[in-house]
Amino acid sequence: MIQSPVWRSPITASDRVLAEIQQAIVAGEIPAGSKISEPELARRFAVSRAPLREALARLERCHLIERTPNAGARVVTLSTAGLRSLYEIREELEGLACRLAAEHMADEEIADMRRLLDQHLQEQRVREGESYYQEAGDLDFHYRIIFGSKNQYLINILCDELYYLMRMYRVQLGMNGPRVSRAFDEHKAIIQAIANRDGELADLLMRRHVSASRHHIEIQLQQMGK
Amino acid sequence: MIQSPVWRSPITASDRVLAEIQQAIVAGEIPAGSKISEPELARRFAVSRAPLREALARLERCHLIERTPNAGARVVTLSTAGLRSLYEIREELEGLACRLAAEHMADEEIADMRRLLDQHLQEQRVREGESYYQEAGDLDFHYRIIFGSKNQYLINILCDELYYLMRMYRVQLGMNGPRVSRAFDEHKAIIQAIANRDGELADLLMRRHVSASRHHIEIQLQQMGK
DNA sequence: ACTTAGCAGATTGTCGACAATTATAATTTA
DNA sequence: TAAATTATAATTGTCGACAATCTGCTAAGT
Repeated sequence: MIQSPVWRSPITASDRVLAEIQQAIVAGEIPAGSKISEPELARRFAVSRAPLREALARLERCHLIERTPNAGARVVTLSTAGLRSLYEIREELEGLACRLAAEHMADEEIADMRRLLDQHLQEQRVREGESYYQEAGDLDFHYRIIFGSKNQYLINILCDELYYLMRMYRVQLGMNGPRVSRAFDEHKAIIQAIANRDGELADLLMRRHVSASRHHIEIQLQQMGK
Repeated sequence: MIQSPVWRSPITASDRVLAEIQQAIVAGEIPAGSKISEPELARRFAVSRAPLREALARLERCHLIERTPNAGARVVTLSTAGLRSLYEIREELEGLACRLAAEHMADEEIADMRRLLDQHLQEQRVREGESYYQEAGDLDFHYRIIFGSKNQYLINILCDELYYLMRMYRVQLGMNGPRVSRAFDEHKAIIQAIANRDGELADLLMRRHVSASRHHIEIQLQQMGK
C-alpha cells in the first residue's frame, strides 16, 4: 500500500477516521451522491463529531465530498464532465512534473526509479493482469516523478487533492483490464527522457501517456453508460 | 473587493474568522513564520476554538499556514523557492485556463470581458498608478478567464487554493509599481485570441504574461534581498 | 561542563451538550 | 385537490471542559 506523501503520523482519531472514510467512499461503500450524516458516521467509527468534522474538512479538500453551510455534506457524484475536467488538469500538471523532474531529480533517484520499474515489470509478467500490483506499480511510478519535481504545491495538488478522486473513478468504473504492457513501455520511455535531462520530451510523453489513459477510460465509460 | 468564487454565504462564525485571519496573514499583520496560538486567536476574534479550528483547516488548504499534529500551526514563510514553485504551477494552469476558455466561453462572456477591460483601462488612465484599482482590474481579468474554462477543479485550485498565497507574496514584497500599460496590452491580446477561438495562442500569450509577471517580481525580490 | 532524565506549564485533540438553522410532515386554506 | 403555512424533528454550528501530547526548564548524573 502506498501511503500519502505528506505523512502526518496517523495517530490522531481524525487521521484514522479520515483514512477509513476515504477508503469507504473510493470503494463505493458509501455511495456516490449520498448524503453524509455526521451523527451516523460518528457512531459508526466510534468517535465524537469533532474529529469527524476535521476529517470531513479534509475530505472536502480532496473533492470527495461537497459541503453546503447548515445543510450538510454529500458524497460527490461521478460524471463524464467531472472526469474530463480532472484529466485536463492531470495531463497538464503531470507534464509539468516531468519537465521539472528532468531538471531536479538526482541521478540516484532516476536510477532507483529504473530499478523499481524493472522489478515491477517482472512481477507483472508473473501475475498477469493482477490489478492491484499493476495499479501499485503505476502509482509508484507517477508518484516518484511528481516528487522528483521538487515542487511542493504540485506534489500537494496531485498526490493529496486529486489522487483519491481519480482512484474513485477508476475503482467505481471498474478500470482494471489491460493496457498494461503498453503502459510499461511508455513508462520506460518517460524515464529515459528524464535520464537524458530532456524535459520537453518527458513532458510530451507524459501528456500522451495520461491522454491515452483518459481515452481508455472514456471508451470504457461509453460502453458502460449506453 | 472581489470575493471568493465559491460563495458559501458567510454567515457562520467560521467563515467570518476565516476571512479576517486570511486578511491579517496576507497583510502581514500576523507575521510570516510566526506560530499560531489557538487560544489567543480565539480570544482575539471572540469565538470558541471549534470554528477557529475549522478556519485553520481552510487556511491550511490555501497554504497560508502549515500544521503538524499535536504541535500546532505556523504561518508559512515566504521564500524565493516557494514563489518560483507557485508561479510554475500558475503559468501552467492559467495557460490551460486560456485554452479551455477559448473553447468554452460564450460570445456574450467574451464581449462582457472586453467591455470591462476597456472600462478598467479608462479608470487606469485617470488614476495613474493607483495600485488598488490596478490589482482589482488584473484580478478580474484573470478570474473571468479561469471561470471561462468551466473546469471546476481548475477554478478551485487557482482561485481558492493558490490565490491568497500569491496575494501574500505581492503584498508583503510590495509589488505595486508599474508594468501596468504593458499588462493591459497583453490582456487585450489574450482576449483577442480567445475571441478568435485560438486556444493555443491564448495559452502561449498567457504563459508569457504570467512569466513576465514572475520575472518582474523576481527582479524586485533580488534588488530587495541584497 | 555537558548530557540526560524528569517535571511543570501550556497547547492541541477530543468529548458531550446546547443553540441556531434547515428539512420534513402535518395542517390549514384557497 | 393543490398550494401555502406552521409546527415538529433532525441536523449542523458552537461552546466550555477534560484528556493526551508536546515544549521548556530544572535538576541530577557522568
